[in-house]
Amino acid sequence: MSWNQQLGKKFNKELILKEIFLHSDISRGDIIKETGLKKATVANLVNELIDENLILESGEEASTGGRRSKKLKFNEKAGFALGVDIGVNYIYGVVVNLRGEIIFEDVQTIHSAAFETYFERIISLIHLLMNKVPPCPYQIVGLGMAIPGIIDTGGNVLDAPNLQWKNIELKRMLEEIFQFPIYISNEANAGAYAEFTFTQNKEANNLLYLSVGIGLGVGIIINGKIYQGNNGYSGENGHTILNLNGKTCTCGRKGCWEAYASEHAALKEAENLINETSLTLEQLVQYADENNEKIRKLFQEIGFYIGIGITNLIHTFNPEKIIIGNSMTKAQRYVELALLETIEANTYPAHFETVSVEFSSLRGQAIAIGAATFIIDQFIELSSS
Amino acid sequence: MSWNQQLGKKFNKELILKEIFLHSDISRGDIIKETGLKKATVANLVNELIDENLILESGEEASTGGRRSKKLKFNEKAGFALGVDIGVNYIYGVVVNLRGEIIFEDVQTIHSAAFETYFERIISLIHLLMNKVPPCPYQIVGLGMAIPGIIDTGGNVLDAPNLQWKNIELKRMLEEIFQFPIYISNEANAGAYAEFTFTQNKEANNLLYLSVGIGLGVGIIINGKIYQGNNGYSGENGHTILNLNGKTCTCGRKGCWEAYASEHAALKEAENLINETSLTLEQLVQYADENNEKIRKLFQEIGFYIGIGITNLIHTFNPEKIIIGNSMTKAQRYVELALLETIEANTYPAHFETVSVEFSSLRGQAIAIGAATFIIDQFIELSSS
DNA sequence: AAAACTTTGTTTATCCGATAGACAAATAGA
DNA sequence: TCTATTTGTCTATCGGATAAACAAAGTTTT
Repeated sequence: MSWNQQLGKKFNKELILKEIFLHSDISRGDIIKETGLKKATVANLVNELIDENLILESGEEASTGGRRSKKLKFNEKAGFALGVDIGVNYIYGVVVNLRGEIIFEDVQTIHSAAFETYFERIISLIHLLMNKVPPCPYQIVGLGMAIPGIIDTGGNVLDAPNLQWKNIELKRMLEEIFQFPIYISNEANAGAYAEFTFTQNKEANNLLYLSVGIGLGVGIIINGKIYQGNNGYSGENGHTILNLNGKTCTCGRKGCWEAYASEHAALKEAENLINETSLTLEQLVQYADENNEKIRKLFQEIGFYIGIGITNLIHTFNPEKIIIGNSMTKAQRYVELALLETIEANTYPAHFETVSVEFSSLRGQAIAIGAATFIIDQFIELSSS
Repeated sequence: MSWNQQLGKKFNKELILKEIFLHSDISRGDIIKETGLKKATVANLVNELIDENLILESGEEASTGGRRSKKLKFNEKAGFALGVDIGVNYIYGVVVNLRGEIIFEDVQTIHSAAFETYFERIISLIHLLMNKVPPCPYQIVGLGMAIPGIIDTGGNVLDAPNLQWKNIELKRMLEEIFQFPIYISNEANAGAYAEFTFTQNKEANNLLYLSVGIGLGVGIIINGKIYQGNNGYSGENGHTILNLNGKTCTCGRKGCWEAYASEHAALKEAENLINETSLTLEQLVQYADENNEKIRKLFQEIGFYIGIGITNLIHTFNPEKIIIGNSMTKAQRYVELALLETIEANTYPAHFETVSVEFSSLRGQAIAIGAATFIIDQFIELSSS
């Protein structure tokens, strides 16, 4: 609420740490230029960060006519975080260092099962991950878990329709078993945070991450922070209506975006088109690779609908960047062109020219990494105090 | 960027000033409880604020068993701000005190004219307002102006389609004439800021203001601050598509929200329904008052479409509060029921129960007051430094 | 009415952060 | 080797917050 000197110090220390995180091999002098802090302040705080093992001195820069500067590096091996991405038919877990780089990963397929079975499998995966953490000053700094559903601010899963989970106190249940901090997030928010933190050096402060998987959700980064709304239910854009009286959605209403632009929509439509059942998205992509015109046209349509929804997002948020992730990235080469053409045709030039729309480069790993990143951020805020 | 002691002091001083602004007749002790600051800090900063004429001591509270506490009041008469709301056929100007209360207002009708004519009339209105400012310590703290169009962060009007203004350096032009600070904002943003600041004691940190006038726009408050996107073009929700291949919008595309839910849409539809031309919204309301069933049904439909768009906003933002303002408030009693029923039918209970949807109580004055409020906020941040 | 207690607000001494400027260290070029 | 230059540290000082003593102004108890 109010301010005091300790908070100010913490703020500056974090500022310096972030600077070093983003620009490896930066010198103390560079930090002075970037932050506007004075010599002595930077020297003091840098030395404290070294004492805390959060950064390292790593060799010296070439001289520019005087004493050589020492290079500073973020010590990404000071601790490790666990990230788990719960999918409809898989559990994907990672161990990442403090820079979000994966040092171990494991994926387990799971077929529609009761929550109890799911939970047991999750716990055993976490134990597996814990055993892969190397010795280091801070050990396991925490666990982040991403769920395709609505999560409230207390870490409770209110509704995850595709998993058929309802009202589960997931955070509390995990905290009873594990000693480290735990953060439960929505799948799209985790993806958004990973993209924001680990690509393009955080240049875009207003970023949207479009998770197009079985369902469709949006992760919203505003002013460099995740926006979760009043109770954590924001970004449910899969259920915004863009075609009144259109196709019926799984939610029972008509014309939702998700009913037109999602893996679920693609599979359902494809089953009608080519008269096959229990298709997968991978199969559809393969059919398209084999020049199946019906499937190629289907992907173009999906691209069109994703594009229309994105124009709505652009008119709402005027974002710097929109990143498309989750399973639909597998069909990137068949949806991308239609998608971009649709956006260009439906936005003002002033809007279109200032936004970049890209597919995620982190691919399937984004969500687990993002989940872990929430915990890494919490750790960094706590430790540099 | 970085922090220092002066910034910290400024922050605390502003915190105290806001506390006094929001809770009149608060005592020093109450401020200590609310902010967590310590006795001496509050005493020092309060005395500085008194010296700067920003607050006043106003009598004493009854005793509760010891020395009586002195009541503190925000000195809303320390300075005055000018607010101007540019409409399609009117210019509305106000002089407000630092609390945003109108002490003088003037409205001038203007018929579709070239920008030069508009500009002259605006200048003469501003001179009229300036003459109504009473003598006070800080004089005129600035001018805020709201425009129904797209404004960039430099105060340039990029496009105001209903005024037919394009690429006008409005802020620069006004600064050449007047000496005080000037802030140009979008109409919906101004409305949002007025509602946020002057109603309900700023309890809702995530608030949307829906401006339903000739066109339709949204002002977005996130974490207590106005959100304007990357270049100031956010909230153009009038042109989000909610009915693919539906009605043609003034922007040339099909199915925009604005084509269904705006004064323009209502008038166009009414002309077909009752075979009259050059109708006004006031006339339609009167027809409805006279039990014209066709018009009443039309308003119900408008309410339905506003409601559908609001459900999309709720799924996107999960806001605490949505306030509907601008000219459509005149038809509140005919659109409200259909609107609320549509929202309830199309949202999850978890979403619906945590959002309040209301009509603006500031009515037509909100936009001008909000425009002035941006300037008042700037003044308060500058002065308490 | 005097004494004791309570509440409110001010003053004083101290603490802790940032910071200016002196100083030390390390290097290139003359 | 000497000088200029750059980098990094040390020291004295400044400006905030704050704890604790103090003063002021009331109520309650005796």
